[in-house]
Amino acid sequence: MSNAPASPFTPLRPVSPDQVFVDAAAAAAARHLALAPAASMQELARAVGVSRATLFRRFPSRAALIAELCQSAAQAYVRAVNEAAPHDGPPTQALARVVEGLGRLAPVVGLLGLQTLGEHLEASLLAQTAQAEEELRRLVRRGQEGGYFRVEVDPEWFLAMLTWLMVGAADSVRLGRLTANAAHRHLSETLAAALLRPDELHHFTVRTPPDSRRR
Amino acid sequence: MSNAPASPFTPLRPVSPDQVFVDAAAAAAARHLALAPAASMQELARAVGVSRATLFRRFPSRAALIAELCQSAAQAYVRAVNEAAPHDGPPTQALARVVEGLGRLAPVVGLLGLQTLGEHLEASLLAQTAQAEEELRRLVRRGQEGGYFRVEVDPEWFLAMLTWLMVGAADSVRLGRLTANAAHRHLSETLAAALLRPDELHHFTVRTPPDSRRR
DNA sequence: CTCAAATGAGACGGCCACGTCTCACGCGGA
DNA sequence: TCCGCGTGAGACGTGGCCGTCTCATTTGAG
Repeated sequence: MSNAPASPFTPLRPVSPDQVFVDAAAAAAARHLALAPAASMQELARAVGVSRATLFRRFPSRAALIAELCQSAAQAYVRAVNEAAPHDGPPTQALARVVEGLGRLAPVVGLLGLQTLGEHLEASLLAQTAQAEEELRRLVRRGQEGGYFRVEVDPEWFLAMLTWLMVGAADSVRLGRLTANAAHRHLSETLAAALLRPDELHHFTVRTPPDSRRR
Repeated sequence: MSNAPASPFTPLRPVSPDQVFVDAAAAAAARHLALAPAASMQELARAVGVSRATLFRRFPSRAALIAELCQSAAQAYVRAVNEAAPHDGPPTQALARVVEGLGRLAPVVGLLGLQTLGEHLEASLLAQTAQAEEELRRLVRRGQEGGYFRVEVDPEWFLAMLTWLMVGAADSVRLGRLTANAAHRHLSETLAAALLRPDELHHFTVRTPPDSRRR
């Protein structure tokens, strides 16, 4: 099983599917399942480029397949949040790191979050994602108490924005309505505009890809 | 088949399901289908409070059921956009009307948009939704050219935000993480913050429900 | 009360996907 | 060359859901 079949250099450097899923097969299945949530094993097999029998050899059952993909996605989410270290440093920069990290994840995980998901996670991993979410809520409160973030934004709403705008960004890219770079930039700027107090906006910077500067 | 089983006065006055769906049965089916996209007819029937046979008498087939719900949701969407008259008056106020109207729709339509949807719409209705989207894009461009909206926001991204934040708002309410009022207010303010130039923000007002004033 | 229409309960056939199994083929190493 | 391993193709049983049908019961209007 080869590595990423074609991974040209993308200026935005989204995480490659292989950094999220253990397998090229898992990655392909996830990609197809994201845009066809009710796909049959037959269909998934074709998407992976393998026969149905081999797909069953790799994943004992359809439920196992879904479960593994959800596991991988959740692990990647937790890892991204932890690596962003939302509790460290100035809230504005911490926010930028979080958005950057999760934004890179969006194209890969994206619509997968729409699967039932929660039901398929081990308890331990579920606890880890809950803890990651709690860390993000704490970041919001920390920024508010420090006077950086708008106090009227409920941390819960921040989580909702983060989740669904990631989905929206991934979906826009999939439909060809936005480029990956544009989607990522818009995601970042929208979250910044929603959360930051207006006078803090100019302190918010993300690593913007070189080819898509403002306008 | 009674009317809305219990429709207490809600301060936010979201549109009642009966303003969107032709039936109480359709409304109940839509509600259940939104959070269980793969629900069986048996399950749907229980959600509607009717036997499976009766459900089949009301909807000739499962596909017909899905199609009707999508039709209704799309019609409500088109109607809401038209009533908001995005082409009239100052862009900032037009935006407020759009967000207000669609925000009221979110709890009802909400997750239904996640269904395959597009495949189940008649061509004429599909054209109407496309036209509604085009009107919204025009509103964005109009606001940008008039100096009200931030020029770096792609109209396409505005549509994505609108769609997915509506879904996120509906989902947050469903999970009990936000009240309907809070979700609606956050939706409005996030879209305003994302789209309006900072110096225009104070001109943006939505009809805020009386019980949830700022903080 | 009477009767017609609607409903619930359940059976039935058909279909499709799942999951298991067998077998033939190809490929690589000894 | 021979052998072992993985794969593809396909058959097969099973189960669930769909859609249709029948029939007993209920509901509501006159």
